[in-house]
This record gives sequence, structure tokens and C-alpha cells, in this order.
Amino acid sequence: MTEPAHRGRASGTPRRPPTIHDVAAVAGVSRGTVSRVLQGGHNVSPASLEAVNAAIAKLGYVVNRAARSLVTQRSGSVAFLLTEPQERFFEDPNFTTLLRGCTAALATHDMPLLLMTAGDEAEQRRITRYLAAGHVDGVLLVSSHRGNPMIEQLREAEIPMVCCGKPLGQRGRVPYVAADDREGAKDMVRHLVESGRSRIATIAGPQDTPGGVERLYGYREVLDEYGIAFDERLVAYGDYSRAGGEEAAARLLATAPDLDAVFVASDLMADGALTALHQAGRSVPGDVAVGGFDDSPAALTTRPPLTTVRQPWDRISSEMVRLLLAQIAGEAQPTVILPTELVIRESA
Amino acid sequence: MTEPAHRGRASGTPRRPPTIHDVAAVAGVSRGTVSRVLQGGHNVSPASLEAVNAAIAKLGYVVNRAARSLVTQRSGSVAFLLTEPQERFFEDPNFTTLLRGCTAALATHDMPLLLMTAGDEAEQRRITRYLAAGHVDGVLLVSSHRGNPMIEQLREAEIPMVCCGKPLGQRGRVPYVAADDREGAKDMVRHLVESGRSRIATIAGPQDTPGGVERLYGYREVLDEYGIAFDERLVAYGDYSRAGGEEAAARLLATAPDLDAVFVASDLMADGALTALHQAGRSVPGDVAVGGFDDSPAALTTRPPLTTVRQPWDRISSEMVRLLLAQIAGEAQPTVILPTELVIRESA
DNA sequence: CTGAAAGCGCTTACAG
DNA sequence: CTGAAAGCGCTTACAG
Repeated sequence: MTEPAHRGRASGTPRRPPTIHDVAAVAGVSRGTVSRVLQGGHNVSPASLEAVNAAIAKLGYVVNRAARSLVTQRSGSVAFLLTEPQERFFEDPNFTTLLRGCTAALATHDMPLLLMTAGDEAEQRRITRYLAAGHVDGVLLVSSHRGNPMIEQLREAEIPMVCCGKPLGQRGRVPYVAADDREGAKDMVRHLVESGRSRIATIAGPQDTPGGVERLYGYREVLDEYGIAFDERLVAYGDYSRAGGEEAAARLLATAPDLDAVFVASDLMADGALTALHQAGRSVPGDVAVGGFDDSPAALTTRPPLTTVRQPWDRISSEMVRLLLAQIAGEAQPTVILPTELVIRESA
Repeated sequence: MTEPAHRGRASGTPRRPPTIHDVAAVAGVSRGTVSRVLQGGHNVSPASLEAVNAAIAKLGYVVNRAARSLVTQRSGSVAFLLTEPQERFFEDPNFTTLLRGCTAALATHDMPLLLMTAGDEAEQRRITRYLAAGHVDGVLLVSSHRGNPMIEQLREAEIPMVCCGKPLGQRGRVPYVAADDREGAKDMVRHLVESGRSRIATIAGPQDTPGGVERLYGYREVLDEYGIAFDERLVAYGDYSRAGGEEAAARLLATAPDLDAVFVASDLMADGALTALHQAGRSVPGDVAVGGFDDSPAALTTRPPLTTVRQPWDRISSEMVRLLLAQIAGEAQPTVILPTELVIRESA
């Protein structure tokens, strides 16, 4: 058996990892055969296969991805792109759960995740350029607000992409993965009605986000179902933040002091609403039942713990990765809507 | 002026971005000259420089990083590596702040960040292999617990690396960036003493983490400073979690019911301690002063808001990136210890 | 200051 | 099933 050609490595010289050439020499085959083994071992004799694998193990060979990328025109990596201002994103526990899930799902395929945040327009341009240049094979896009210009640009560049949540105001069809916001909201509001509440208010999210729109639709639909008249005074809007929820609840208390339940479109806002209710001297759930949305960690630390709607983040992330990889492989994939789950705790 | 050679692009054929060859053709120079412009424009005549830049703009040329990497043996990217079990990491607001800061600092240098999490041993092996193969130019390592095997392996592979927080139990010197835990703790305990507290307890972090050890040292040193005898009954340990802080506080209340202050080694644990104190009927800061550590978002939502020690996360992340890039450039860089800041609110 | 040429480490038709 | 060879898009001495 031939020893691998030792590359010179004077002290100070950075060590060079073994190449396919070294593996071929040790295994006694051509580089083409080594490459075929790397590609799955088709059209390779058992003897060659074994020799190559032994050589790979012996040398600790790892493929040079840059070289592979250069010929395959694939990077073997995927971008996780945030188009929200960063602060917001990193404060939202939903999003960190999503990031964690996507990293894990991609690791399964030995694909690294590039984290990119496009907070302002200059960054959006820089990143669009980067992505359009083919530095990644696809993009996992998180953008909750309507009219994101990057989506259109990425589509024009024909970069495989899947969004988290339905992208609002998009002409073309962009595949996405989302929880069933409307059904989730309906489950919650039905629960409120069935438990005897009659003056049910809602704190909706921003109306340029899919969750803001859909959860409000769900609320209205259940009211219709039960023949309850819709009352504008029972609707307030928040920005998904704690402070926003607190202010919205205070407004509701002023316009509709007789409310006996509030469906809040996020747990963070629900936490804020709890504070406002508390300050107004209303007990929860005695005087007012409160339902949240997300089942975020915050839902467990509020007093009382929040009854809420669980979003299946683990599945959302794994489905996003699945759709993206399929798209990269050239298979068109339909959008996926995942069911939510009503989690009953103490607040409603 | 010569038009760029249009590459055939039948419908369905993926579009190929322009290459250095196209730029050279449009600019009327050789590919070598285009490359020189890309490298900074040294040894290039003003006329050529201008022609090349115009061609680049006209074609929307972006360098192919895979091709560049192949020859430079540099990837132009950096890994952000987590060796903690993922769940913990993503729950800790300090860490998400760190991740955000590093992404932003690297973006400045047009370097993407690869997010990798090595939760178990299999993942550690896979990732060590990946990194040792030279797929990144350096590693930003977050690992708070003693005796992380990856650090040693990465050192052996001679991969540039900087840790967040002092890596405990490392033979060789690994450069790191950290807040001055001990001084921060001393500031807090001094504040407690100066405000008239005499039975000052502490809830320390795990003793296999630098923050756990150093903050406890700081506590003891200030006691010595003031000639206060150290009392073991005034020390409890937690795991940096809310629940851990609550349990530790309950234990302290049992062993030292006369305590009038607690220095807690993290805000999350302090939040838990507040709950325990509350349940025991102690008022804060009336009966017991509580000091935290981190100045995390949670410090603002506790009741009362937490007096705490701010860690300079923005600077920690930018310094980590600075050290790493210098190391990649071949310049040895010393460890950096950053000052903390006492933030006085209502709890102490 | 500039061009021609070698070479980075792979993959992939193409012959055989 | 296998090897020889071309080529992916760059960078970098080397001459001039």
C-alpha cells in the first residue's frame, strides 16, 4: 500500500488537510473513483469502495466544500434571514425557538445555517446581493410585516425560499409554513363563550401581519357562529409587545368597562393586559377571563398562568427546512398550514 | 466597447451570474487586472481601475466565494459555536444579545456567521470535523462550563478561536472576552453594605462556570474588606434558572432567617428569589434587599425592578469579533476583560 | 502597471 | 466499473 504523499509542513506553515488526491493514492485508485464514492458509491466495485473508505478513515479526509461548490454550483448552505429590526426579533421567544429548530433540522442534512439580519435598507441591499450571487442554496425567510421588498427581489433572482408565516401583499406565490392562526383563535374564543362569557373583547395584533389579521377574523367568525353582535368598542390593537398589550387593555377598559373576557393575540400582550386589569382592580379569571396566543415561556410565569394557543414551532421549523430542501432539489412544494392546540391553564 | 458574452440561458436553465471573465471583457483588460481591482486596486492604473469598476457595476458582478476560497484557502466566514445544550442557550437573553452583536459586527466585514450547536457528543464530533476541515476561518465559542473537550480539539487543529467568558480548566491559553465578574460582584456587595445591610447572603451560580466562581469571590472579598465574618449559612447555589433561584432563596430563608440582603449571581435567579421572598412574607427592599447580575430584560419586569450589574454585551460581542479577525490575520491578541456597571433600581 | 499561465480541490461526461 | 481529462471561477507569482 502506498503511503500518502506527505505535504511539507515546516513549523509555522498552516497544515493542509488531505485531499481527494491523497485518498486516491492511499486507496490505489483514481481520483474519479474516490469522487464517485463520495457521491454515494454508485458504479464502484465493492473492492474499490472498501479501499477508498479505509483511506478516508485513515487520513481523516473531509471534502473541501469550496472546491465542490465551484463545480456543482451549490453552496451546501442555507441562509436564515431576518428582515425585521433585529431587536424585536431577538426578544421574541417564538423566533429563537424557530432559529433553534431550523439549525437542528439543517444539521441533520449536514448543512450549515448562515444567520443574516437585514435591519435597514442598506443591509437589505447588501444581503440581497450576497444571496443573489448564489452564496447559499436557499433562504428561510422570517418577515411578518406586509410588503417586504426583499421577498420580491429574491423571487426575481430565482432563489429557493420559504417564508415563516404567510407573506402579506405578495403578488407571486411564495411557499410558506404557518400555524393555523384563524382556527387557533376560533378555538380560544369558543372556549371563552362556552365557559359563559358574553362580553368578549379582543386585543388584536398589527393589521399588516398575518397573525394580526387572521386571529381577528377568527374572533369575528366565532361571534357570528354564536349570534353575538360584533361591537367595535370591544376591539383594540397592539404591537405584540407587553407595553402595547397593557395600553390596549386600558383602552378597552375605558370604552367597554363591562367586558368579561379578552382574547389577546399574543402571550406577551396578554401579560401586559394582565397588568392593566390588575391595576384596574379586576380579578382574573374571576371578573375577566384572559386568553393568549403562542404558548410562549411567558405564559407560565404570569399570574395566573395563561390559557393560550400553542403554535407548533418545532414542526414549523422542520417543515420549513423540508420545503426548502425539496425546492432546492427542484421539486415544487405546496404551502403548509399546521394545526394549533388550545392549552387551558388558569387565566380563562 | 465589447458587450459581455451572453451565456446561453434557455428557459429552465438556472441563470449564471457574471464572472471575472465577463468583467474583463467589458472592461477591456485581463482577468488578472480585474482580480487586482477586487483585491484593493493596488498596482492598477487609474484608467483600468475605472473601467473595471464600471464593468462590475454594469454587470452586477459579485465575486464567487467558492472559487476565491479554493485558492486563498480561506472561507471568509466564521462559526458561532454553542456547546451548551441548546435549550439553555436560547432561553438566556444574554446569549441572544451576544449572537445578535456578533452577527452585526461580522456583517461590517461582510463575513457571514454560521450558527452551530453541539448539544451532544455526536454533534461535537461532527462539528469538530467540519471546523477542522477548514470550512470556516475561525470560531466564536460560547461554552460556560468547565472542561469542554471541543476547545482542546479546536486548539489542536490550530483553528483561530475566541471564547466568551474565561474557559475553565484549559491548559493552554485560549483568548477570551469577558466582563469583569469579580469587580461587578464587589460593586454590588459594597452597595449592599453601604446601604446599611449587615446579614448579606448570596445565591451563587454553578461552581464550574467562571461567573459562578468569580462572583462568589467578589462577595467574599468585600466581606473581608469590611471585616464581616464569612458565614456559610449565608451561601446557596443555583443553576442560573428562575426555579433554581427560588429554591436557593427558600433554603437561605431556612438556614439564615435573619438575612437582610441577598446578592444573586443572575437576574433570572433573582427573579426566582423575589418569588420565594414574597411567599415568605418578606418585603423587598424593606425587609430584604436583592441585587441581581446581568441587567437582562427580566430586571425591568420584576417587582420591584432589580438593582443589578450590567454586563457590556455589545462590547463583548464586538471585542470577540475584533480579536478573532486579528487572530485570523495572524496577529496574536490578548484576552480582554471589560468593566461592568452597577445599575441601581428599586430592589436594593 | 499588465497579461499569460499555473493551480486551488473537486465533479462529471467521455471512452473504454 | 474505471481512468484521463476538462473545467468550475478565482488568485498570484512570474515575466515583461
